[in-house]
Amino acid sequence: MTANSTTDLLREHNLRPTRQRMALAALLFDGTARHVTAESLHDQVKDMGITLSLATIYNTLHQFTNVGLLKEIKGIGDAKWFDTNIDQHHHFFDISNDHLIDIPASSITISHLPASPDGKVIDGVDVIVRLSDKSSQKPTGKN
Amino acid sequence: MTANSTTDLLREHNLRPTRQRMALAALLFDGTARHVTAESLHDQVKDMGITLSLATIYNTLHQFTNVGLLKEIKGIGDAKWFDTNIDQHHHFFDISNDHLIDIPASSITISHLPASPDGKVIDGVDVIVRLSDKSSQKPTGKN
DNA sequence: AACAATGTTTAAAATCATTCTAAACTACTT
DNA sequence: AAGTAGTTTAGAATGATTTTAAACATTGTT
Repeated sequence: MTANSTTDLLREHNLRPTRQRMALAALLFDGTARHVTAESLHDQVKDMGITLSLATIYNTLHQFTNVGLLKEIKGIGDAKWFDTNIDQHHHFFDISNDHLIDIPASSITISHLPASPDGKVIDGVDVIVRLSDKSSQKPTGKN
Repeated sequence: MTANSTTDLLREHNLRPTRQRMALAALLFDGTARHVTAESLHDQVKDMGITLSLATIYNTLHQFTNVGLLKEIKGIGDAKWFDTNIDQHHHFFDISNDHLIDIPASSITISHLPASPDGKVIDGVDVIVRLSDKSSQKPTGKN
C-alpha cells in the first residue's frame, strides 16, 4: 500500500493521517489477512524501528474497528484480537502456537439452529474450531 | 444435593471435602445448568452468609474444571465463565444482559467444515450465537 | 485422642491486559 | 502565523486473575 493510498484510506474514514495511524495502517492493510493483538502489533512496529505508545495502539485499533476497517475477535487466548478480514467469517485457532486461520463463512454450513428466545434476534454467530497437533491428541475422545 | 452426596462427589474426584468446597459444590451441582464467573459465584456465596476468599473461588473453579466437574467457557464478556453442563455443547449469549443459554451440540448441525491444516486435528468446536433485543437491531444487516 | 504430613485457604502483593487522565503535541482551517 | 480541535503519550487506574507465603484444616498413623 502506497503512502498516498494509506492517506486516502484514513481520510475516507474521517481519520487524520497522523504519523502513528499511517504506520499502523500501512502495516495492517497490505491486502493480506492479518490477526493481531495490541501487544503483537506493538512488537511489530517496534521491530520496524518505530516507537508508538501502547495506548496509541489500543486507540488506533479501536478507531479502525469503529470505522469498519478491522473486526474484533474475542474468545481467543487471553487478549483481544483484531482481524483485517472484515467479512463475516469464522476461525481455526491453533492452540499449540496461538495461530489464527480464517474460515470463510461460506465454507461452513450451520443448520438446525434452535429458535431464538422470545423478543431476541440473532446478532451473529461465531465459530471457533480449535486445532491441536496430531501427536498431542487427548487420551479420551470426550471434549 | 445432600451433604453426604456432596462429600462423595468430592471424594470421587480426589478432592478433600473442605468447608469451602462443600459450599461451592452444593451450590453448583444441584442438577440444574449453571453459568458462573468467579465474581458472580463469590457474590452468591456472600449472599448465603458464607465468607470465602476470591482466591479460593478461583482455586476451586479450576480444580472442579480439572477433574471434569465444570467446563470453562471463553469469549463471553470480559471474564471467564464456568458451566456445570460438561457435555459438548454450544451457547446463546444475550449481549443485552450477559446471560448464557446452553444449546445442546445435537441441536446444531455443522457441515462442510474445511479440512484441518496438515498435522493438525480438531480439538473441539465452539459456537456462540449472540442474541440482542429485537428492538435494538443494528441498522445494517451486515455483521 | 494426639501427631505429623500433606493438602487447603487466605490476605495481600503481583501480574497482565486494557482503559483513563491530563498534559504535551500535531494537523487542519483561517 | 495563529487558533482550535483532534491526537498522542506517560503514567496512573482498573479489573480479572494468579502468585506467595503463612496460617489452618484434614487425613492417616500411632
